[in-house]
Amino acid sequence: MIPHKIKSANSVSIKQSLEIESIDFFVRLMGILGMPRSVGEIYGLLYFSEKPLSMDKISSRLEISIGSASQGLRTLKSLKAVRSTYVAGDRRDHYLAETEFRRLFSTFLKDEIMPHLDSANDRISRMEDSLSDNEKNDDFYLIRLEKLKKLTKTSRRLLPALAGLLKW
Amino acid sequence: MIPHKIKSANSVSIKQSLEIESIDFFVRLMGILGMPRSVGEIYGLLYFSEKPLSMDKISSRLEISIGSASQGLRTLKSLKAVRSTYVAGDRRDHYLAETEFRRLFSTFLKDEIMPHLDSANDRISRMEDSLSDNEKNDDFYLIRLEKLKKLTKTSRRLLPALAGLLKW
DNA sequence: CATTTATTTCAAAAAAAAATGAAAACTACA
DNA sequence: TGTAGTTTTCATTTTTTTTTGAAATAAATG
Repeated sequence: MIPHKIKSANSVSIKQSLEIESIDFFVRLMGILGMPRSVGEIYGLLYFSEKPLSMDKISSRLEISIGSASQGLRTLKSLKAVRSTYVAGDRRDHYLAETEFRRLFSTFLKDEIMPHLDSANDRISRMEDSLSDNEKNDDFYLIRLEKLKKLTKTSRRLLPALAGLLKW
Repeated sequence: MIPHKIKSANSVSIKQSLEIESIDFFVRLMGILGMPRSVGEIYGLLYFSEKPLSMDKISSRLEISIGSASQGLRTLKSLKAVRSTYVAGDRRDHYLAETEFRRLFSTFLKDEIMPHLDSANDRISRMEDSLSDNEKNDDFYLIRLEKLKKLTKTSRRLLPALAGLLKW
């Protein structure tokens, strides 16, 4: 009889290699978006998991603390990147990856980018207020202010459109 | 006679308030792009400066070390966000902000984002290789892989187009 | 070519961000 | 209501990133 240990190690190792690549993938992707490592790890693990996973499964599988798992899941929930689901006979919450990148990206824009664009506009207004009379007649300052306005205006228009173009 | 000090303080304070808002603006904008504070400060200072500034002027004005100024200018140069210019009778390099955001953004994409997309593709290939025979017939895995491919493909197409849409 | 001035480099310090883990706060259910 | 299981919170620790500043390098000047 084949010892249980070896059998298990085998089937796990194939699975793990997909899992590891997935985690790696999302750690980097989330990194570009300024998210901490743990957030990418959790999403990467869930992305290729057919079954919903509980928090303590996530934390033990990734070898991260339950504190990190809890924080990371909160971030992912607020991005609508994971949702929790009911599992019969288990009191714990179980999590699934949301895989519609269009929606994830648009939540990200709304929560993380748009507020910056709003306050950028306030700052531009203050710049206009603080122009001295001399500067008000100086093309150098006027042109530069105009560029900033165009930049924020265009960003505000373009970024949401971008999300719409993501299929799936 | 009006004391020199007061006159000077006055004219400086108007100027400073524009400068401060500009620095604030770009510190945050660069922050979104993952750039350190000092890089935003330097660009923000140069953005509203009619005259090119030397490195030690930058470092003293911003109260940052010459090391930071040197590093920050290097980063900005590599992003083509500043260029140095000749000033007659002064041995030092003098720097000017490049204000075509379209070009800045496209350099940023090329240097900071595209390499990630390249390695993302490698990682997806490895994921395909690591699918077990079972998984190869399992729609769950195939669909999720397909989504990742679409995501990277679309990003690769869309991001450069985005840069093109930025006027100025 | 020696000296002065300007810039870069990089080890160490400081600051900022993220992870940990234990205590507190929930929650289901007996 | 009490208890055991689960999750959140948050002060502390760890890790990572950024800044500093002094030494090394480079470049101009006389």
